[in-house]
Amino acid sequence: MPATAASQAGPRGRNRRGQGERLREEIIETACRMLDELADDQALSLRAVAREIGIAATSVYLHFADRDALVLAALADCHADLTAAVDAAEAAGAPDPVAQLRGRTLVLGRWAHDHPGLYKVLHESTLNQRNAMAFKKDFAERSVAAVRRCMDAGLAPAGDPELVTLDLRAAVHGTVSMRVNQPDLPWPSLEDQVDRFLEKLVGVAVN
Amino acid sequence: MPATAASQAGPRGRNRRGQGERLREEIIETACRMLDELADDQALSLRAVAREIGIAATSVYLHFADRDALVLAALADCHADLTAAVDAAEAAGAPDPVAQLRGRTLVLGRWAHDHPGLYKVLHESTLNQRNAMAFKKDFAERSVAAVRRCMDAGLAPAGDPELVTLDLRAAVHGTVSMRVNQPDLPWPSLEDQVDRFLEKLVGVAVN
DNA sequence: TGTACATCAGTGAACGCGCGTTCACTGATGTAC
DNA sequence: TGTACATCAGTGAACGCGCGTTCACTGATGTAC
Repeated sequence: MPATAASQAGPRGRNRRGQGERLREEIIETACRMLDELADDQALSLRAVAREIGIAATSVYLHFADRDALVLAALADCHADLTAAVDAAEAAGAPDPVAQLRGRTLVLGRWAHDHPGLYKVLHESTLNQRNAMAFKKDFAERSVAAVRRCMDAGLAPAGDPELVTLDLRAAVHGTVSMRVNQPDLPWPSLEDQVDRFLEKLVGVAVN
Repeated sequence: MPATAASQAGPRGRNRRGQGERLREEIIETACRMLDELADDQALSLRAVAREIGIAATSVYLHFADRDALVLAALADCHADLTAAVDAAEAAGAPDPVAQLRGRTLVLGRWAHDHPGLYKVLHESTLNQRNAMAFKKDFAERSVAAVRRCMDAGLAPAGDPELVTLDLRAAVHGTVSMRVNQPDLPWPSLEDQVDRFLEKLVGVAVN
């Protein structure tokens, strides 16, 4: 095997000069994966992340001021991933505003189903109380915009888009949260339930 | 002060013979209070509970097999408290089935508002995944019964009570969860929102 | 082309801490005789 | 009525562990001259 160790997947060599940021990405990626498994931000230890990657615990400090900074960076990264998925689904529904809103909502549910631990940490960890998580604001605003578009197109009864969106978000978050927290109960179809919420809370016709 | 130390609120003497169960109650009570503040079951340490009460950490083992048993017992206790409050509110609404359902639902929201940490631990802690929390089942069944009564009385459109209740519970849990997890956001009235859910999801007339 | 030097990417030992749990114990109180 | 004894309620020292963080360091790689 003449290839250098650094170019292989193996036991990891140090990054080339100028490539120090790669470790940062690897740390965030690993932290996200572990957070998804743990479903609890407090349970994630900096040392466990380092161990998983195969670096010294102290190397984490090359890129993050402390444990909290690492966890927050990981969550911002995950949230960006979720946002991208939801935006893509919304775009796929164009130009029908109802299809766009439905796409957003269903993909959110699907993402939570695929990443239950991350959903929990993003929305239910005690970090929420301690830290603003400002990156969430965008998301909420885009949901309001999606509802407003349905109203503007005459596909939903006129009303306060903020209030209607809050009701829809609450309902969807609620069912997702229940499913994530008690995965062993026999839940009926999420898709059908989301459609009921869209019809009853927003007032759009889904089919 | 001629009164004996044991009879005062002071630095606590040992319980009389046959009164050993009092310490058990005190441990559970303290654990509940601390869980409400911590809003996270993993963050509660057996040693911290003992310290708070003023007993040796080992004394906890007189009543609980291990830390998990203590936490579970505390949560069962809290849940009983919640159930009692909700049942009382339901009883107060009799004989009007809509008032009963509305009473149940609003008091659940109010309890969560008063004990946000406990609500989180009961519904969102990772204990949910690891442990059945069988005592919750009753609660869900009584909610279904309350919805069914509205349907039977002709006050709500006929439908599948299980499904309708699931939608209502999801919506209410969702908004309560959002409020508990992000207490600093400017939330509109919970009461109005619950009434919208009752009208739109169950189909009852609230006023 | 050679070489001293700065920089970069990362390490390893050590710190003090709080934790869950175990063990052998203490001392007051009630009970059998 | 006295006394030995069992039981009850609770203690204190000790264990090994994993944690976050600090510190002084190492050694490869690029760069200025």
